[in-house]
Amino acid sequence: MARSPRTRPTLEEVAALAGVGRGTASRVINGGAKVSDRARQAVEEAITELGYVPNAAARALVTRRTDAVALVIAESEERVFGEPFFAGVVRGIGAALAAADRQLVLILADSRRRGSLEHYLTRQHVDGVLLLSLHEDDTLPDRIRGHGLPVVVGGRSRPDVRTGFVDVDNVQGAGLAVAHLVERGRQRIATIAGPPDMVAGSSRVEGYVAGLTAADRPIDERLVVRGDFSQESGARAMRELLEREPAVDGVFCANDLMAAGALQALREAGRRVPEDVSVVGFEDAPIARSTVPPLTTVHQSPWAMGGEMVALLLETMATSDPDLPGRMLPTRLVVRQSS
Amino acid sequence: MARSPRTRPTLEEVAALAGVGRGTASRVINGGAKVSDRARQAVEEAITELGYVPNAAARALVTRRTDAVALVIAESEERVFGEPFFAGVVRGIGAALAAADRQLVLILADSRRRGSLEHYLTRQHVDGVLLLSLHEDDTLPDRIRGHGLPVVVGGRSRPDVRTGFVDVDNVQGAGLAVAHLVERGRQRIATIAGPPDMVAGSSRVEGYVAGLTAADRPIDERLVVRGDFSQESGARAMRELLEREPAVDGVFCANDLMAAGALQALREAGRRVPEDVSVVGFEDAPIARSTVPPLTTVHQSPWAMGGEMVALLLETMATSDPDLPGRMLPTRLVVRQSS
DNA sequence: GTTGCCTTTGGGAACGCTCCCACCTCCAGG
DNA sequence: CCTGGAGGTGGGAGCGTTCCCAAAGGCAAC
Repeated sequence: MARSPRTRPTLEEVAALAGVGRGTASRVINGGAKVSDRARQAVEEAITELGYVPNAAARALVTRRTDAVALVIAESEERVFGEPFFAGVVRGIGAALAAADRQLVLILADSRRRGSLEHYLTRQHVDGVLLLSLHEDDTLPDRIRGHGLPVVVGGRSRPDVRTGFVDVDNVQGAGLAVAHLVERGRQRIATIAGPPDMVAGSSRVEGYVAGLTAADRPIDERLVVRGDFSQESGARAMRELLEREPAVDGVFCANDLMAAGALQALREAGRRVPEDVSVVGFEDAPIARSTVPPLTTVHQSPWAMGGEMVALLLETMATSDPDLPGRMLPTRLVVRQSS
Repeated sequence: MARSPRTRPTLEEVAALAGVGRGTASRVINGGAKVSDRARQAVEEAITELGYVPNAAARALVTRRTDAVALVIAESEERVFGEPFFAGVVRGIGAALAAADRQLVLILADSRRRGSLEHYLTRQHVDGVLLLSLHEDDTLPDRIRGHGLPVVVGGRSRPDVRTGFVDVDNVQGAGLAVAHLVERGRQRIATIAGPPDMVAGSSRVEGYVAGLTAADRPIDERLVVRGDFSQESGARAMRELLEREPAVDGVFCANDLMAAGALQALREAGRRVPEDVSVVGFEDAPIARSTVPPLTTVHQSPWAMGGEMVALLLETMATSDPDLPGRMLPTRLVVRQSS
């Protein structure tokens, strides 16, 4: 089986062993149309006999496709790796790409070497680009598209982007959370929001507002406090909220980490959860299971997001329309004991 | 700058524009030896003028090198991504590979599709393989080497592996921790160990034993308890330890998560840290800064590990000796308030 | 002025594959 | 019996590089 690693067998050798022409052998490996059963079988036997593996370079040279997709992760985001959400997205991408028989070229984009990045991102090397990044100025997607390469962005940099992205439906998710708090009979529903320059920050507030409006509740500016998605900032925001409005009895937090901080601050303030105050998070991160009490939260699936990014990219590549509309991933509420 | 994405310029076109032959243009781009300044300059101008990017496939076809390296992560390890240590290793690998102008092909090895994995891991696709995995049976490295591909494993599957790996020097690190506890005047030094089937489990016990022996302390079997690297198991082990030997006053934990569990159990048992008991962890994970009190721990650098893996792989590729000796990464003690 | 070496150059060949066209065979229909 | 189309096949051309060899040019030594 493991033949001399000297030089790998070529298609020509396979064809010779099978007693057919090179063209026929190629047909068996690819399309497979118009080949007699006898020839097909002979070629297949020769392939296993020789342990033949097609040479990707030769194939790419003639087809002008590499069957490789780049995943670019803005390195400035130290977090990206190590954060369960992004880890999940990467795994989803990996699985979807493997299923489509595509290679995943990982690029940890050092902000310093932006130049060589754009140099690399051409048809010469990959068939498409997946981009993972939270904010960033990011004219990058458009610059890459300028080279004629399809791009799909995971998460949006700005809410007005309409094409070539996959994002969680933050507005819908936040609405779910607020509706749940209303249903629990909460009267003074606050939110601990994220940074306004991130879509996950702004649009979850938007969903909070929409949710309250839908329930015919007034919007009280004093009940909206900003954090930076860290646990510490969540605790700080909660303390601020208690000070501004002691009667607060429901809190929607823009992510689970801030919710964990809020729970901590509430405990320290002597409020019982969920008896006195209901808390809902967003993300359904692993931590949501281990807070005290376990956190009710809006579930989003990173794995699905990765898969959807790949699906959209493959579609863009197939239609050669660089501007397919973006996709919103639905969320659902996971009710635990904090509400 | 962004020319018609119709077809990218070829070397031939660059040469024509520069008014030289294809050979000369190629020489400018690569080795650069024996080219007149005039020709070099003309070619370089033509390259920027045309926005020329060499076609990797054509190059790979003739040189028989792909300049790509595969990073294989055994998917069975759900943890791998999302764990800060591995995230760091991946980032280190990414940086080192980028510096060496190599592409990183990420393979999340689904255990189901092992077959297609081996099919892919040949000279046809990559020049070398980086393998990240904790235990696993793993005859895989040797099978890949059988195809004539250099392999470097991060962490060892078994302690008797001598070549082609990069690992943290667990024995040395554990020794550091124990020496520190001895120095603090601790008399009854226990350890919470990891699973014996993982090198990080067994060799850290080995270092613990060596450390005690070096300090002329006896080994007491009752002071060795096993956990599974989880926080919960650390707490359990600590309770067990307190029961077996209430006089215990020093604990070396095989990782920080278990140390965090131990701290928690000690607090619940009313022991003060570090007054009554000193606790030392291993890893210097982010959590080590946020435990109460902050954890003294053995620092290991995932980033360096990734870099060293790449360095060893590149060396292996250069010498074509498939069996370069493995490398141990030194650790150092970070003293915080738990000891 | 001739010879010979060194530097620099151009371009043919080859890498391993897919695409495509010409061709061969067979069989149904006239 | 001839014709035409469908099914199946072989192999030439070409993808964009690098490698290498032959040759051109320049200059110093004879």
